[in-house]
Amino acid sequence: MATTRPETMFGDSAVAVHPDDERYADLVGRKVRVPLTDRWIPVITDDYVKMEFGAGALKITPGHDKNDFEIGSRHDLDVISVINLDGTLNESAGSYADTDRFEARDTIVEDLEKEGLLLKTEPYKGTVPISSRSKAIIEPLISRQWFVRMKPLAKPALEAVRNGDVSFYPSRWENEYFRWLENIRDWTISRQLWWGHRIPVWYHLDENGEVDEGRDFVVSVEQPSPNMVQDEDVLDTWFSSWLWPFATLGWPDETPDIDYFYPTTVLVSGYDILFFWIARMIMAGIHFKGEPPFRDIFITGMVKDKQGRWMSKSLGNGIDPLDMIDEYGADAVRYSLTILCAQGQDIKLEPSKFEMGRNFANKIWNAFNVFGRFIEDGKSYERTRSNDELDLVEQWMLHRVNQTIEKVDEAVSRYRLNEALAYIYDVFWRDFCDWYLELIKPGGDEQMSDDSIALSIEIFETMLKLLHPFMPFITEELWWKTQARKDANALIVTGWPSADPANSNPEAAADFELIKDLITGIRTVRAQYNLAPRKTIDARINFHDESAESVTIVMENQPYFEALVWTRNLSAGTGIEKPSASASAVVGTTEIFLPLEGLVDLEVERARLRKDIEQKETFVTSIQKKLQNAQFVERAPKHIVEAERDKESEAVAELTLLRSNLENLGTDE
RNA sequence: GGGCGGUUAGCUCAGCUGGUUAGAGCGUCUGGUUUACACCCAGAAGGUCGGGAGUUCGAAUCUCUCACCGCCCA
Repeated sequence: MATTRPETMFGDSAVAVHPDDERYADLVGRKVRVPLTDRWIPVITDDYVKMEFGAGALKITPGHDKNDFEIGSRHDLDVISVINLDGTLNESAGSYADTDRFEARDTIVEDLEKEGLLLKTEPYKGTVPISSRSKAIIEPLISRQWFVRMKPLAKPALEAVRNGDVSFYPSRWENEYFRWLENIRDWTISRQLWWGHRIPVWYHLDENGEVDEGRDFVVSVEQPSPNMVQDEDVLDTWFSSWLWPFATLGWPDETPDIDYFYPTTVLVSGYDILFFWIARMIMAGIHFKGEPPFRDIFITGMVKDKQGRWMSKSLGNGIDPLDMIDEYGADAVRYSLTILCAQGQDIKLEPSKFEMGRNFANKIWNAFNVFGRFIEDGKSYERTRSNDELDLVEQWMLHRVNQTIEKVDEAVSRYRLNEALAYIYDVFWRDFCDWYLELIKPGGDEQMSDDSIALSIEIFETMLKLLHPFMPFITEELWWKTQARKDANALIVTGWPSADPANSNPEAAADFELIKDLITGIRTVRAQYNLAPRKTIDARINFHDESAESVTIVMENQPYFEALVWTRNLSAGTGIEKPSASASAVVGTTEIFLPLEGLVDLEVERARLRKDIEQKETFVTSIQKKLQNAQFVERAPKHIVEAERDKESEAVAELTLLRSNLENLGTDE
């Protein structure tokens, strides 16, 4: 029979074979002698034994192997301990007693050979548990341990999640939680350490000063009587930690803090301590306080290294957050970690990821300067214009920020912090900086009107509030620069913004989006012809839609075009003819003509149109395929079909326009 | 052995309860000393959403299956 640990042979208390194993059937129930001793042990059957593995017979050593211990329990086998705490063998090992376990291993093999009992030795790869601190080989030993019975604690904790009193975000973690609690084992709370809280259990001593096993122990914090000794072990650290949600608030006393803070709303934690701590806090909370300590559990992802490995001292692959904060800034670190962590997904981190946070922080700071440099110390700026009197870009910006508040609220309520932050980033950079500031900032050494400053402050402050939980430092700093404040009005104690219906203006927003599209169209053409930044151009915009409204919008907002695409003479209308020698861009069903005397390259024009036509054709084809499918029209929801029809007619109109533009260019010949 | 997560643009990743011409940052290419920002601005290129099957009028998204990578439990 094979063994990798001959020295534990003296602890064997049975030989097990598989119940279906014909080879040993006649031996079951009989006894065999443990070599080098005159001890006889039974041959038993157990499903655990693998017939094909080795001899198909397994020595059972309940005193020194976890699996064997369980088999032993099933068969009521003796548990024999043969190793002392100092690693030498004890008296159960007969003549080998007091020998170091590794020395004994060699001697035993030699002795077995002498007696002709050794069949063969061969190299074998196995797992040897090694202490990470001391590097000593760990021996499973039988010892006195204290356990907490877990089933009665687990039951209400399971119920709390099942009935929705406690919820996991993301919800998949509740499965892990259920699986663990359903198969929960009693909790060993004894730890063989020299630091920590001693287990409050006292034993009577006999006349020799040894623990008197015949007398009952006493549970007590103080020594109950002189001739007693306390258990040497200490409590598992989690045994005090699971009390954290209320012990920190003064429990077991009834304190105002407990009253106010217990239970709390959300626990933010990592899945690595789901069982160690989270589940146990719930159990302790229900047991000692009568209700779970929190309603929501937000499980975040964990930071890993670039290759997805845990960061550890031994691997040396850690990234010190303090170094990152020095290099990129605290807010940059926070931004990057938040934006990278989606739905509890782990983050594969490397320092360069913090660049996006740094860039954003830099952008925020500089954005403030655009209007901030006009703010006079101590002066308060009040907006005098009502929402209706604002410029289009201002109305649009108010609308966008307002919309963002709603989106952020919605995302945060589902603990989608990365989404929330992405919305803020987007509105700040793509809308506020790229369009709003570009259009309201004064050129040259012009002044900015107080009213414009007031509105900019208003919008900026709302965004600071939204950003504050994610980037507390830069936002707080800027908060004090936007206006003179009292100490009590720090951003950190300022209320969260709420969406204001008065700021919602979908019509103005749509109008401005039209202008954005037109400007982008003109920019594309300018870029293709490499026009110098300040080179002014003329532009004519031809609308094909029926309403004259669009024409008005463009004409009323000419300055936007002048500022961003350097138009000089801008005209808009319906039925505008294309001037000769002009470049053209088609935006939706709107044509933009840019007379570029001497610059227009017909091949560039054709190429652009062909590309647009090609894209639009694929699109139209895909929609028409859908609409020609009777099943789709019949079974899809009405509004979906309707939307597809709208898209089709619009795309067809655009396509027609693009084609006629291409035709009008003629051919090279 | 059981369970979970991942596989989407060159890279790193979003894309929620099926219906947007599939997005972002970085990188790449073309321009740029427009007095907020080059940690920047404008424009552009780039994806048969790991393979296969199924459900559905419709799948990156739901189901099954295979492959590979990673984690947890035994």
